[in-house]
Amino acid sequence: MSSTSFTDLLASSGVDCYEEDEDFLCGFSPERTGSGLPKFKTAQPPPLPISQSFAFSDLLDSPLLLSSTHSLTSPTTGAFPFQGFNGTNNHSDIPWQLQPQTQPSNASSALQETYAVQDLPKKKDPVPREFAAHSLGSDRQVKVPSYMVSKNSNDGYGWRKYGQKQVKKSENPRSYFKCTYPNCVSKKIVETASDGQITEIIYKGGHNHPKPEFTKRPSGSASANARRMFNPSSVVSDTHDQSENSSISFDYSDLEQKSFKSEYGEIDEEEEQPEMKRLKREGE
DNA sequence: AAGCTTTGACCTATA
DNA sequence: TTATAGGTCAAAGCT
Repeated sequence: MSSTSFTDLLASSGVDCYEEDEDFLCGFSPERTGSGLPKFKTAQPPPLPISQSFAFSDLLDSPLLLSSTHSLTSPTTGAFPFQGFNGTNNHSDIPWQLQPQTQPSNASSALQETYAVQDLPKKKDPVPREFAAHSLGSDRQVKVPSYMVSKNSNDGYGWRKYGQKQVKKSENPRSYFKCTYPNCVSKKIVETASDGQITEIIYKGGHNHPKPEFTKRPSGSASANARRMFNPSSVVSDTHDQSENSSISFDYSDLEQKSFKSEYGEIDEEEEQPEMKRLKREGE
């Protein structure tokens, strides 16, 4: 099967938003449909056995994630936003790794890829099936690796949980979050395993506003929010499964990209498993 | 007091 | 048309 690193995907797809936080659109201008939604075509990414990893801390500072081959450096500044936890690009410091397996043939039109994530610290894969190859349909849903999503609200955006449900397709309950920003319709669905690990994160819609300067929810609630979060384990980005098997179509909208970026940015280095569990317990 | 989480019920889409 | 699953609403309680 084919999978691509999440970052790689973003990078290759022209999502270079990691460079500028305010640029939530990431300059990504996929062709849009009449509804204003970007549409991506399906392509057939060739297998690309590349492993890459990035640091959470970097994610914090960087609106986007790292990228692999072509996006290690900012296209505009040439600076690499991602560095190791200690300012070095040491892969060993990273708790997880992305294993890109596919490569977009066309960065602008073909975003189709899936990313496989390996949770180094964890031996088990909470997100096996999702992890596999997913195709992003045209519904602008994006599945993000859990490790890329740290706290619910620490991604810089404010999220309010509006529901939780146990779905059949997955043994883990899903939590539904809405962006608290006025008029923002961005939502995210977080699937959490019984052990507190986030097994899957799905972003729906994009933020129609710049990422707040982190002052979104300084209140106790916010902290409570932060307390309960998660642990990077695996992530998947994808939406709807297209009818194709080998080709995955990643339907990102600029909004999604923005979301990605922000979400990734929310990752904290302190979000380790144990930590997360502890926090979660506290939250409970 | 404000904002957030929880949770069961309700609504809608799909098979 | 009906059953089931997924998603959302909204009241109550909590921080």
